[in-house]
Parts: sequence; structure tokens; C-alpha cells
Amino acid sequence: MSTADSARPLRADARRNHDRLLEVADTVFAERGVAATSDEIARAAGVGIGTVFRHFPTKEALLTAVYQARLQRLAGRAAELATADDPGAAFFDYFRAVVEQYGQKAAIADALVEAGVDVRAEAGGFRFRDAFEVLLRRAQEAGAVRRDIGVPELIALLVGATRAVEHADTEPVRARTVAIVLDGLRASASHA
Amino acid sequence: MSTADSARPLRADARRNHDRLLEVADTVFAERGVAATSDEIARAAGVGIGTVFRHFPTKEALLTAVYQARLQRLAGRAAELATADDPGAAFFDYFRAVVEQYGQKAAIADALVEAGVDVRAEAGGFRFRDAFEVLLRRAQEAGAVRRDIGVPELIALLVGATRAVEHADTEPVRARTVAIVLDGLRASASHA
Amino acid sequence: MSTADSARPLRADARRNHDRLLEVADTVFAERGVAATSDEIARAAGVGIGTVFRHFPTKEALLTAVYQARLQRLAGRAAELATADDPGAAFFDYFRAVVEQYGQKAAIADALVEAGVDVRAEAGGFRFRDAFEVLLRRAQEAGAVRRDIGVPELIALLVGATRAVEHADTEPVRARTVAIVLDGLRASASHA
Amino acid sequence: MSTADSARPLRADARRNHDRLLEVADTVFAERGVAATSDEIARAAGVGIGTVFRHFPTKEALLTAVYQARLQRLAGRAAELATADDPGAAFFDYFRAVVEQYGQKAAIADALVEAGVDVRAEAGGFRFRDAFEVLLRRAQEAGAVRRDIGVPELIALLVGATRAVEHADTEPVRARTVAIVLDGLRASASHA
DNA sequence: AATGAATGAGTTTTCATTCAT
DNA sequence: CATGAATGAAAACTCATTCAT
Repeated sequence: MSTADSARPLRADARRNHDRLLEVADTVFAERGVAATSDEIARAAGVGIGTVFRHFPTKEALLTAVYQARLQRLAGRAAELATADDPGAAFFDYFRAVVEQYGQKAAIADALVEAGVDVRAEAGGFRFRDAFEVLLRRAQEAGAVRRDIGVPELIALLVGATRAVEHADTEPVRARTVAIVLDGLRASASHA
Repeated sequence: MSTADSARPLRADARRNHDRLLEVADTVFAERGVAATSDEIARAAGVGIGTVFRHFPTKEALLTAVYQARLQRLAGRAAELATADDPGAAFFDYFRAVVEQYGQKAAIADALVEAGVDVRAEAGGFRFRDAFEVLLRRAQEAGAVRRDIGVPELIALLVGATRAVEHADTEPVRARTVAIVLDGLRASASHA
Repeated sequence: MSTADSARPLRADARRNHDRLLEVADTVFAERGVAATSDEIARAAGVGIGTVFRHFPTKEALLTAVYQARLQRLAGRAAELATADDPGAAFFDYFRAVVEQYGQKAAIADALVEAGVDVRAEAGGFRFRDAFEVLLRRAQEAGAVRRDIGVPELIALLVGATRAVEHADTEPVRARTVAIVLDGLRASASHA
Repeated sequence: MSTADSARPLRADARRNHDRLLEVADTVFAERGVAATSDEIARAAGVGIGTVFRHFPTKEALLTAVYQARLQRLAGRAAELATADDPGAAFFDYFRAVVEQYGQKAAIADALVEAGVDVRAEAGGFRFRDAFEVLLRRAQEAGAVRRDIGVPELIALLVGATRAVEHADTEPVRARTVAIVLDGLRASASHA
């Protein structure tokens, strides 16, 4: 059930620390921005700073790990929806859910981009990408989503929508903003 | 004709440096991210570090100035399009132009948000917002853009689209991504 | 037996560094003035600059700590003399000893005053003040010191005498200067 | 009537600026401490920073000039009292007046000492020293002041008393503090 | 002569990373 | 393995001094 899939057999307490750090870092980065110091995270997790660096050799590694864990969680949810009865609804619900979950939080992806990490190439990402692709293809086949786009456009839009929602300050505005993007994704006469 | 309209009567050389710094900072922030150091900017502008701080007392001040200059340029362009013959085309062209101009560059707005500055309230912002509103209203009256949205949604989408485009790595993907957002904005049967 | 009595349970090496820094800073400030840089102190103590700031989060904090340590040492000496057989001699010896110890060194107190710290209110100061008061009261009761003064006047005179001695450049001048102040403090017909 | 006695024939406006700067600097140093920036002084004097440096080639030169002007003013007052009827009263009044005038202000002398300037050797100082010596000798001859001291002790005490008064926070304490020093200076049985 | 813009060395402070305990 | 102290390379910012206007 742990995030790591490296084949290293960790001591129970070490693995517990690893997972705990990931969780805490996710929260701290979300709440205080990616500029949060490693010390802050260590303190929040109740461990020494040395422990943080033992598990994640650089701050960037921690950031990447947090991001991958997020993607993995998203992938899990996508997998659940992959066999839904209404592929169109499944797709749109999923898009909306992702945006809602991350729309208010700090943009981890940005930090990684800034840091020069190509998020799209990250290992954990493939699973996410694959799961998302299934949803997309099924929705397209069902005629719910326009056929002229693929996963790359979708990812870009997801990131963009998340960003857009961050910049909207009232709930109705947020709702309408997402609605526009979703409408743009729907199949219509002009690009069925 | 210079960017700054603050009422400071500067010496010719000072104003030249001021404007030059703004330009250079815009480029450097765009190319190397907002984490670029003030030293870097000073060097790029060919002035001493002290000069940077004489003109912009903090780094945040410099960032804000750059951002406002951008907004002002955008507002200027919007004003030009305000009387175009085809309001719908004017609106969509403008949206696309803005995204294209900033789509590849670093997100200055993000940095300001992180730093706690409310970008939306910045002086320069109003002009931009007003100019943009004219374009929107005319396009809506011409039946080219859906009527259930206002400037807030538009700004959010603009930020989001800029972001999305940054995450798309090939030109066709970028084009399709923006097209989706624009399609979402069009007036259609469901939300005329 | 260390100078610090704050209740922080430090690691042995940390406490050693803390104490060492305090000692070194005392010397450096005394020798090169309070304008000595933190770097200088770090170098003199053989530690990295970061270590200085880990122990004393600002330069002012370091200055305050040094000053308090001095007061504490003075308070300790006063306590020793509090039960001396000859209260008058104890008082005058003490005054002289303090002036001699600090008369040639840089004025830490001044720096703090400049920096806006109210030295008189510092925790360490009370102990010093209390200890000094005992010496004074006993000397007054023994008829050795005039009765129309209290600790406030005494502190002021101590600071002043220290300062005066700094401005006297030969030993005989220094001795006579202090003697005058002490004579002024003695009980005499006019203000017994 | 101007402070400068260098034989340079200055243009009227230049001399005016010179004198004005001296006055303003005296006030600013007194009010904001010797750490006041040269810019601050220029602004307070209503001149450009360049003008400050034209008249006083370094900040230290300005500080020295301010200090000398002060000494000169003190010397002038001493000269006036040199022929007073009651030499004892003249001496004590003078001492008290000096302390009262400078007792609350920032310690210019300290700054100079810190900066490595030997205040006692300054040109302007001699006049002050001489004038003060006359007062002292006359008071000693009149039997009002103890005979075992000279000008060096007096200067030291003056500096010290000034300092002491700065550290006393209520008027009565200040008065008593000075009284003690003056009492120490009086002729008495033990050191007539 | 006066002005004030430019300079850049110097200072404080932060924080990712290392390493002794 | 965990800990947290030490490290030191940045980075932002200040200010005495110089020099073009």
C-alpha cells in the first residue's frame, strides 16, 4: 500500500517514516507553498532534518515524490471509473474532481517545471496518463468528447484549469470557469 | 511614450536606466524564471546592483513593476481592437494573442501570488480589466461569445490557458489546447 | 558552571559552541568594537557563519547575550562581597573592580541603546541590580556611602566612570578620575 | 562668525552651505545617532548628497567637524566665564552646563574613538582644553576645587558624566548623579 | 559649484545539504 | 538508522563614495 515501488526491503519504521514524510510534505507544500523549508517539513513530521534527507536525497526529490504520489492517487481514481456505465459522465466527473481537488492548492507542478524537471516524463506519470487515456477514449467512442484531441491536450487543459480555478475567487466563478473548459471538450457538430 | 507614467521627473539617464531595467527584467524573468537574482538582472542590464535597488527598492517591487508593464501593454492592444469591425474575431484574436505572447514565459503572476501581492488589485490591472471587458461585451452582443460569463471568468481562463500552453510541448498540441478553450467560450445553443 | 542557564538541553557540542561563541564575541566586541561583523566572530571562534546564527538568530541577539553574560559575571562577584566584614570597603572595591574590568573595553551597552534595546530591562540585569543594591545598602548603613542615592544613580555612575576611564590615557589619570567619583559617593557632613 | 578657519576664500553660497551642513549634521547626529546616513543629512539640509561630500570629503570628516564645532562653542562659553567673580561657582556652573547640553544627545566622541580618531588631539580641542584649564585653575586657587587634578581628569569626568546622565532616566536621578561628581571635585579636608 | 544617479564592496540572514554523535 | 548541529554558498539589501550632467 506504500507509495514506493523500489524493491528495497526497508525496515518497518523506516517505511513508516517514508510514508509519513510524504503525507506531511504534501500538506505542508499545499498549505505554505513549495518554498516551505525542509526544516519545516521535518518539524511537522516530528522527525529530524537528517531523516528527511535520508529518505529523499534532495528537496527536489521530495517534491517529485509528492507529485508522483498525487498522480498515483489520481490514477487510482481513474481506474475505478474506467468501467463506468456512462463513459461521458465518467470522463467529465473525473476532470472536475481532479480540478476540484487541486484547484486551491499550491502548484507543485510549477515548482518542478521551474526546477527543470520534466514532469511529463516522471515514472509515476505514465500510469496516470494511461488511466486517463482510457477514460478519454471511451468518452470519445461514446460520442461525448470531441475526437480531435488526445492525452497531451488533456493534461495541458487539466493543468490550466487547475490554475484558472486558483485565480478565481468565488465559487460561482470557479464553477463557470470549469464549465467553459468542459464545454470546449464536448463533441459538437463542428468537430465531431 | 515610455512605459512608466509615475510622475517622477527623472534625469534622462535615470529614466533610461529605469526603462532599460524593466525591459531586461522582463526578459530575464521570462527566460530564467522569477527566481532569477537581482544580480543577474543587474549584470544583464549592464548596471551595478545598487542601481537596481535604487529604482526598485525590493525584488518584489521589481517583479510587480514588470507585471504591471505587461498588463499595460496588453491593455493597449485591447484598446486598439475595441473598435474592430468584427467583435467576435477581435475577441478571439486577442485571447489567442495574449496566450501566445505569454504562453511560453514564466508565470510572473504566480510569483506575486506566492509573495502575497494581490495581482488583481494592482493599479495597472484595472486598465487591463476594463479594456478586456469592452472586447468581451462587444463580442457577446455580436452573438459570438456566450452570455453567461464576465471578466472574472475570462481572466481566470486567460491565466489557465497560458499555463496550459506552457505544459504543451508541440505546436499542434498548443493550438488544439487553445482551440478547446475558445470553443468553450463560443455562444452555442445551450447557453446563448 | 556554564554561562547560559536557559533551560535548553543542548547536545554537548552545541553547548560548547554556544559558550565558546559567547566568549569569543565578548573578546572580539571588546577589541574591535561592536561594529565587528558576525563573520569576524565566526572566524575567530573557528566555526561557520551559520553556526553563529543558529545560536543567536540576529546580531542584536548576540550582542544582548554578551552583555547579559557580563552582567551576570558582575552580579556573581557582587554576591560574593555581600557578606564582607567591611561593607564600605566591599562597596568601593567592587565599584573599582567593575570599572577596571570594563574601563578599557568597548561599550556594549551603548550599542544596545542605539539599537533600541532597553538594557536596564534585560532579565540578566535584575540580578545584577539586586546584587549591587545589597552592597550599596550595607555600605550606607555602615556610614560609608551617602544616603541620598540609590541604585539608579549608581548604575549611571558606573556607566559614566567606565566611560571616563576609557577617555583617560595614563594609569595615574585613570586612578584619579575614579577616585573623584568614589569621593563623591562617600558620606560627608553635607549629606550624611 | 563661521566655523571654518581654513584660509580658503569661499564663495558666499558655498560657505553658507558649509555652515548649514554643520548645523544640520549636529542635529541629525544628535537625534538619530551617528549611524545616520549621509543621505539623511543631505536631505535634512536640503542639498544633494554630492554637496555634502564636496564640503566634507568623508563621513568621518563631517563627524569630526561637528565635534570640533561643539568643542568650539563650549570653549567660547568657558572664555566668557573666565573672568567671573566667583571662580568656584563659574567652574561648577560650567561643568553642569556642558553636561546638561550634551547629556541627552548621542555620543559623538564615541563614534570618533571607534573610528580611530583621537579626539583629544583635534585642533579645535586645544582651545577648549585651554579655556577649560583657566576655569579649573582659578577654581583651585580659590579653594573651591581639589588641587590633585588637572585637565585630563576633568575631560574624562566630563565625558563620563555626560554618559552617566544619558543612562539616568528621570530628572532627579540625573541631578543627583551630576551632584555626586561635582562633590567629588570639591576641595575637602582630605585632599585640599 | 551643485546635483543626484551609479557604483559595488560589505553585511546580515536563510537554507539545502553534510556529518559527527 | 535517527538526530540535529555545523556548514557555507547564495541572496537581498545598504551606504559611503565617485562622477557624469
